[in-house]
Amino acid sequence: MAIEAPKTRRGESSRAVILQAALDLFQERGYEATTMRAIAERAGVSLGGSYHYFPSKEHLVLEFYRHTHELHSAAIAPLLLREKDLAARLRGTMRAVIVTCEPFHAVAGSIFSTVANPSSPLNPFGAAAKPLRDEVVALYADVVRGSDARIPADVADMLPLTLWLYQMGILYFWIFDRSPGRLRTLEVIDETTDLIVRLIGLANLPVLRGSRKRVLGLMRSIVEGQIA
Amino acid sequence: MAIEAPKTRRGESSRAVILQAALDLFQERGYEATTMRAIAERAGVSLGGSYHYFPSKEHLVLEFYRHTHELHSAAIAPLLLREKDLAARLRGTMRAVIVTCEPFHAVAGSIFSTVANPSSPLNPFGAAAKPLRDEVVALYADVVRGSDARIPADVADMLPLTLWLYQMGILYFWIFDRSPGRLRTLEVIDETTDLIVRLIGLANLPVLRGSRKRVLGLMRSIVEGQIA
DNA sequence: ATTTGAACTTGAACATGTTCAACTCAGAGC
DNA sequence: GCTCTGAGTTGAACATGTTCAAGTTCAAAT
Repeated sequence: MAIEAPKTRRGESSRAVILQAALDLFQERGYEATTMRAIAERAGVSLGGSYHYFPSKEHLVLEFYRHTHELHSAAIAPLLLREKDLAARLRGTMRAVIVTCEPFHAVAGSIFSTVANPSSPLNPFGAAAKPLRDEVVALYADVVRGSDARIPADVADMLPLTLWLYQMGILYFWIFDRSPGRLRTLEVIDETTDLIVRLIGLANLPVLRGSRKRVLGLMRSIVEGQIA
Repeated sequence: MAIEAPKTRRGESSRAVILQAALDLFQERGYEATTMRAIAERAGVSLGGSYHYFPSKEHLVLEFYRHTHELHSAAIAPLLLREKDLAARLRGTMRAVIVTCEPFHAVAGSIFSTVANPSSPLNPFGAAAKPLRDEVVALYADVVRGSDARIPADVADMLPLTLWLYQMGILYFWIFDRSPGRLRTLEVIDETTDLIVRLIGLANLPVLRGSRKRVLGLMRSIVEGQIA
C-alpha cells in the first residue's frame, strides 16, 4: 500500500510528471472534478500509468499534504529562530498554516476526509501516517521548546501532540470558513492560541492541579493505546 | 436535495422496503461494500428506484443515523426521568451511546468517514443534517436541564451543543477502540464526564471567570458562523 | 366508462476509480 | 551482439453511483 518508488530514471520522470499534473489539476478544478483520465492526459501517460506509482487517487492527495507541510515548515523557520514568546510563536505558526494552505482551500475538504477516514491506512492515527505525523509533532515540539515560557514538565510532554491535534481542529474549521480572507479563522486562531497559553499559565494553580493530573493521565493513556 | 416524501400508500411501502434493505445491508456488510444494486435487489425494486426517495446513497446513511439516535433516545429515557445527578446522567447517556452503537462497530468506520467528509451534504455541520442535529442537541439539553446541578446561565446555554460535539469525539475514539467490551472507551467516558462536570463546577472561580467569558464568546461566534 | 396526470418504476446509458494481462523497452550478463 | 529480466506502460474491461427518458399504475375528475 506504500507509495511505490521509481527504480529507473525514466520512472522518476514519469512519477514526477504525474504528480505535477495531479497537483496542478487539483488546484485548478478541485479534487472531485479532477478525473484520473484528466491527470493521465495532462501528464502524457495512459490511464493506468498513475497506479504504478500511486495506489489510489487519494494517495496523490497525501503527497499534496506532504508538500504543504514542507512549505509551512519553511515558512515559519525564521519566526521560530527570532521570536521567544510562546503565544507569538504559536500564533505565527498557526497563521502560517492558514496562509500556506490557502491556495488549496477548495481541495482541502477531500484531503481532510481522506485523513479523517478511520478505515483508511492513511488516517493520522495509523502506522502509515506516522512519519509525517512525527514530523508535524516535532515541529510543535520546536515551537514549545524554543520559547521562554516556563511550563511544567508533565504539561510540556503532552503539549506537542496536543497542538498537533489543535492544528487539525483549526484546519477543520478553516475548511468551512467562507469569510473573505478567512478572517474568521484568523480571529479564532488569535483567540485560541492566547487561551491555550493562558491555560498553561494557570496549570499550576492549586485548584486546578488535581484536574490537570487527571487530564494528563487520561491523555497519556489515550496516546499509548491509540497512537503508539 | 431533501429526502422525498412518498405521496401514495404504494410509495410509502416502497420507501420503507428500500430503507430497510439498506439498513440491513449496511449492518451486514458495511457502507462501501453495500452497492445500490444490492439494495435494489433485496428491496425488490429496480436500480433507479431508491433515487426516487433518497437523493444519494449517503442520504440512506443519514436515515441510519436517525435510527440509532432513536434507539439511544429510548434507551436513556428511564435514566433521565429517575436520576438527578448531572455526572450520573451524562455518564449514563454516553455509556448508552456506546451500547446502542455496538452492533454497528464494524461498520462505523466507513460510515463515519462518509459523514465527516466536509464536502458531503450530510456532514454534521451542514444544513441537511440540521433536523437530526437539533434532536441530538435537544437530548443533551434535556440531560442538563433535568439535573440538579447549578450551572451559570451562559455556560448552560452552550453546554448542549458542546456535549453533542463531545459525543462525536467519543464516537471517534470508540471507532478505533479494539479492546474487549470497548472497556477503554467506557473508561474514557467515565473519566471525561467526571472532568466535564468538575470543570463546570470550577467555572465560577474568580481566576477562571475571564477565560470562561472568552471561551464562551468564542464558541458563540463559531456557532453563529458555522452551524446556524 | 373514459380520460387525465401525477406518482411511481424501470433499466439502459453514462462517468469515473480501479484492475490486470499483455506489451514495450532499456540495460545487465554473457 | 544476443538474450533475458524486470521496470515501465498501455488501454480495454470491470464495478459502481447516478441520471433520465420512457413506460406503468391508479385514483380522482369528467
